[in-house]
Amino acid sequence: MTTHEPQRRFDPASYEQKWRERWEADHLYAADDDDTKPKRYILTMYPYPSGDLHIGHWYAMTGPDIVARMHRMQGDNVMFPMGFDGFGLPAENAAIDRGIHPATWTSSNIDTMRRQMRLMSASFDWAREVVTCDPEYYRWQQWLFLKLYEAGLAYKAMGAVDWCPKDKVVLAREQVEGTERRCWRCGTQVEKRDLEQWWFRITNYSDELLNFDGLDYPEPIKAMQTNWIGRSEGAEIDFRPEADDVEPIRVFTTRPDTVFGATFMVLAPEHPLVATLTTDDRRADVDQYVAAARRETEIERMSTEREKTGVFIGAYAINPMTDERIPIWIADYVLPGYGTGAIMAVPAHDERDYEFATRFDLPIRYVVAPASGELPEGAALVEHSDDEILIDSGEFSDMPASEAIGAITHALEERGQGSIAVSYRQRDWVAGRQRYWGCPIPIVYCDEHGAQPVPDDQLPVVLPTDVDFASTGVSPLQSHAIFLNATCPLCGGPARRETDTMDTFVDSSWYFLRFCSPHATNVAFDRAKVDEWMPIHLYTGGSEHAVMHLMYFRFFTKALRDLGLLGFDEPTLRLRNQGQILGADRQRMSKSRGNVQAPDDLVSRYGADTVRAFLMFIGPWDQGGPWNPSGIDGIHRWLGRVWGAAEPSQRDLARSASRTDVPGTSEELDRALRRVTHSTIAAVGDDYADFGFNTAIAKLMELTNAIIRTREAGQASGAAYAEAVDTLLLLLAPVAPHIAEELWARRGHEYSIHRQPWPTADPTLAASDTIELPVQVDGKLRDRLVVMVDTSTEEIERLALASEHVQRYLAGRAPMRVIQVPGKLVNVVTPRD
RNA sequence: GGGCGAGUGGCGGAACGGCAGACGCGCCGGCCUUAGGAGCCGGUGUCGCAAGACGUGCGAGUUCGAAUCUCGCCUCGCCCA
Repeated sequence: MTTHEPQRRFDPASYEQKWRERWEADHLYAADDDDTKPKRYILTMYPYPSGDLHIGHWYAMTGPDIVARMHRMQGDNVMFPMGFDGFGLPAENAAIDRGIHPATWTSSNIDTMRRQMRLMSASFDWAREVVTCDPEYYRWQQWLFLKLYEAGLAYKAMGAVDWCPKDKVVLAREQVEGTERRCWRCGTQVEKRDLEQWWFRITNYSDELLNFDGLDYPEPIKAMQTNWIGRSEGAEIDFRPEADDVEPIRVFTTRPDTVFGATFMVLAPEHPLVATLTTDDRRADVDQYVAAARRETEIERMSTEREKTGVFIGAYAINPMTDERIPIWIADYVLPGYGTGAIMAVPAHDERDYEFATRFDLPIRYVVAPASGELPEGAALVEHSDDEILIDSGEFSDMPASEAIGAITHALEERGQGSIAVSYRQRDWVAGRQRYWGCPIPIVYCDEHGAQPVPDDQLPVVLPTDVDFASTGVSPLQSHAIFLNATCPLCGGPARRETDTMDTFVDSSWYFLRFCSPHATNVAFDRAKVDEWMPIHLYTGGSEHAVMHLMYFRFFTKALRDLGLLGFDEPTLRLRNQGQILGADRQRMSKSRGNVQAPDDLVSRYGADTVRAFLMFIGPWDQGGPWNPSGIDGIHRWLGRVWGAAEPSQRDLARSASRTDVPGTSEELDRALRRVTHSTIAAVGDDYADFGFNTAIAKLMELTNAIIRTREAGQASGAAYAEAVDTLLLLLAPVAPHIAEELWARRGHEYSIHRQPWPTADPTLAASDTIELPVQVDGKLRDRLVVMVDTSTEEIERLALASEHVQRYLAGRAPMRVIQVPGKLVNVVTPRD
């Protein structure tokens, strides 16, 4: 013993920091573009720099980190980059509330979060860090915007948009949440406004976005995107007004087969034909109703709870199939932005139309019936059956409804009054935001030449830093004379600069491309490198982005492909969503609720490894759950036992020598340990790859227990023991990188464990030579047999029937049959009484 | 109202249609310790002294066998109206 004897106690604080610094100095996790190993791009959604990294971030990021680390050990060239979603409203609000400049606020938050992330020891390649509010980044975003603009995929137009009165900003439809229609960031109820806005033509891609072939996405995400896009097939039908010289009223319907039942029409009060069609005697009522409807919110109008309202406008249209004149009404339940803003009302087969018809005493005509002929009384028939047929529909009567859809659409087409049509719920993406802290839209307005793109050589349009934040919430860009003052690229005359900035979801729509060549100065991304790395092999993040980021980044990829900038169709082939870690109060963690759990205290008490492993152990990764730190001691104790397995203390060894109760010869004990070792290798690798971190850790615990049991039986010196400990450390390395590295070094192995090859399982060693077979009688467990694996089924049946427990239940009868599942069980079936 | 998902010990959770409750927490008993929010050993679904019986939200069904598959219902969560 010398005074230099190393610390043998399990004390994470004594080595975690040391290894973090060494790994960083060695660039252990750098992805080398020129490395010839198979490239694997693993990405987790970069965070918004809110200023603190909470336990939820650790939870979200540790999962993909484990997978990245395993793939690195398995011989892949892994790129696992990280960056920051630097633009956004909270920075601007901090500026307004506290007088801190958004740039200062953001960069100091990024510093804090970067430090906190390093504590976590996720294997990020920090050399590739991207920060979206850096002009080096948004310069290329402006360039991409202009490419989309030239291609007509970004455009400016009037439109009814959702406006958040608190943030004083427009929102995309996707960013308005719930029935209450609240702003996704601040929760304020939004308003509808007609404004001239920048849009992205995402609806050009609606059909393609519905195609998930070859994509390994969670089913709920596919369902949410599919529902959001809301494709419905049907027909557009033109109804001619009775009045001359008025254009036809076009409606969209998914049920053109019910046109014989259209007994009136309803237009949205905002419909452009309302003014022309209204007769003089009805004008006063109509004007009054239109004005009232305008004051209502969309949610009020769509409510199915309240009684239907509406007014007759005095005009009639002709039903193109029955040639009957049917009255035209306006009602607020028909929305101007949905379909064509007008409907053919078929009260017999639509609940809202039925309600309206009963209220205003309009005719109800059933035109579809089940084959049984039963029609409801006092209700609309909307239930569908496979055998429903048309009734009271002229030449189409008795035709199956499914057939009539096509036939009637065709008949309308021949009259020039209809055609097959597809309608989508999805709207274009509102791209501009009336706020300062975002990427400026690179457009100037010339009195002479209108909107003009800023030429390439003038990019980036840099956000000015010398701005005054008014408490009114109006963007300071609107009063910044130097910024506003621009030159028309066409005529050189004076022009005014666009003051809208881009939605921050634009920033995250291409950041994954930038990671492939993060420092490129002359291109947005290096095509050759993108082709090598993309698509992302594994993307992880929260499912709350289902119809926002996760749809936008697919759209961008497809749009850039069509611009010739990319050679693939989808940003990622595989997506996984982590569950949410809720506060102890089962609410979402947020500063305002005061339920945020910071990992820092836990890390200083237990070390980063324990916190990582604990988070991965609490349950299935995609499930999440309320934060409850009870149980973390169990993980800490386990890592302590791992330590004891590799670095046994004098006390451990003394106890081992005294144990005599563990049975078996030393060969048998060695074989048993190797069996556990090799079956664990196979199981843990599969679990990690499949995001089964909780079960992987459980198996590592079992291996640890097996190792300690073996040592206590006095078998700590053999090759099987050393193999088991080394394997445990290698399998543990992705979850608990520090302790694995420390013990690896103490065992005299080569640095770094994170560069060692992943262990391979030997199936012959993993296999057992005996098995325990449960024996059931009529499906109920009655006995167990221990037999050699190669025992014949005849022998097993003989042994099972010989069992006294089985005999008792057979009660002297002969078994009716005996079912054997090889290697699994025996079931003796008794005769039925 | 529609769509999707989930319901298993005191708790977190395991379980290709085949031994329900792996692994851990907590708890109980013991050992060790000046001490312990440390360590170690044993026990722990429920009822029962036991043999055993009963047990995966409720009710049916399929099957030799169901936590797992099917149908109906209840509760909770998410998304959409």
